Amino acid sequence: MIKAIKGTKDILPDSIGKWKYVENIISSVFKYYNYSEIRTPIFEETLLFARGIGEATDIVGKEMYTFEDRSKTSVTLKPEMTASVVRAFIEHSLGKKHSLNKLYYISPMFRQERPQAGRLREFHQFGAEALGSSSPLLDVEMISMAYDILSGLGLKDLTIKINSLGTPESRKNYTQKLREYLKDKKHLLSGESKERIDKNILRIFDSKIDNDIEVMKDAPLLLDFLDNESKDNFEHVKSLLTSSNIPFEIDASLLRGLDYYTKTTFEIISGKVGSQDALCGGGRYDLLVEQFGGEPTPGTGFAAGIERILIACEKENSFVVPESSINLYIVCLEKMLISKAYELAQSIRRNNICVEMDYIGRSVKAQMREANKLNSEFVLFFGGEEYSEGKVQLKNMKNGTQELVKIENLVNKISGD
RNA sequence: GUGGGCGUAGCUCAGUCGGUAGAGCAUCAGGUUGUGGCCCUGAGGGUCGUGGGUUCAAUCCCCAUCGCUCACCCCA
Repeated sequence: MIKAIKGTKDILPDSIGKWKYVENIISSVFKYYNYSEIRTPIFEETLLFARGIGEATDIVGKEMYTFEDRSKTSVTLKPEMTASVVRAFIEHSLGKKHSLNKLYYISPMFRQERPQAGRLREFHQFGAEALGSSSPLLDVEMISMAYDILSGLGLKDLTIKINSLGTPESRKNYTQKLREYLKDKKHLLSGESKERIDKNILRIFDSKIDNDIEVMKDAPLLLDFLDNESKDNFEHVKSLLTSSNIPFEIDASLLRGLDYYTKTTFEIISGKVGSQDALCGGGRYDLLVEQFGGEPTPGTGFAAGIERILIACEKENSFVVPESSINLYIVCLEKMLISKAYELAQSIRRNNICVEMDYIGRSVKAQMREANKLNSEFVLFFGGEEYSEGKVQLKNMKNGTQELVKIENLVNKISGD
């Protein structure tokens, strides 16, 4: 039997309701903030992600779905969206059309990692990018939109963490200081942390090993080494969040794993979804556009994982999808009449009325049970003497009442007189 | 890439201290002639993940393999 590829999931009719529910909230929140939707291809030239996300990152180093197409071009299924949006922004000169571009997306993404709870190889993200302003208003807007969507879905167990990574120069400055600090303490660190000194020194702050935590307790902090611009941005973001009543925590160990981030970054985690607890992450990327050869354009954005959010919603029982229903079920009383019943169904459907009937010759009882299961508003009994007189019995399933209706009056009756 | 758990009907699971299997839900048919939701009756549906080994005999023991799952890493 051929099965879906590891780490991919079918979204079956049972669960499509909650996906639509979530997607509706997402796009309505973006609409209130006046973000426009953008869709980009599912795959791009590999170079785009390699350069944008960073050669040394895990995503580029070991997680991308990369292959050569028939013309020997290396292409990659998108592992995230920011690089693609920036590419489209430059390619279509969006910066010339509007000085500020506020964009959002909902799209599948692909990363070849080992699947686990809240982590798939094909997963769905929504997110936003604002290109053309370095204003902290937009950093706050990102956090605010993400928070509005998550709370709009009824989630309560959320923590917003913010940090600032500064500019590349201030970060470089800082890591130098950190390296000096660790020079004579190296022997106290765990093996893993030792390796990180060269690989990704900031990650040592993430260690859960007691000795490492002890060593890092007195280490210099990046936040104390920020350049003035980054510091201003961060301070402004904090005060705007406070005045917008958005609760947040400062987390100096919050590091985003993509190279393009500068200044303020943030993450929203859920206490309900297991070890992959980041529902959403984002931050500012003021240098990415020019890095790709565009006019220098500051940007900020975020992305959130829909599957993780759905896990959180289920754990918190945070919303109930309204039951689906139909307007009319046609119960066919005589098998001979099934084609006539179908013609009637068709003509009623063309009046924007949702009609279902039995296609497989089930008993009347079974048809009634089906009508009930579908939450049909009305049931029409098709056949018998009434039919030969051009009438049918129409039953209201809510209150059980039934009346004889002329076939030509059905549409009016059903659409509520 | 590394480690743990699991793999029995469509779904959720039970079970056999080794003698080829069951429940609930779902599906279908019925509970008097053309009528639902509750309830009742019945039916269909499984080579017990796959391959090999031990044994008179394995779904249950052993080995391998595949798949799923959780965790590390990292990320949404």
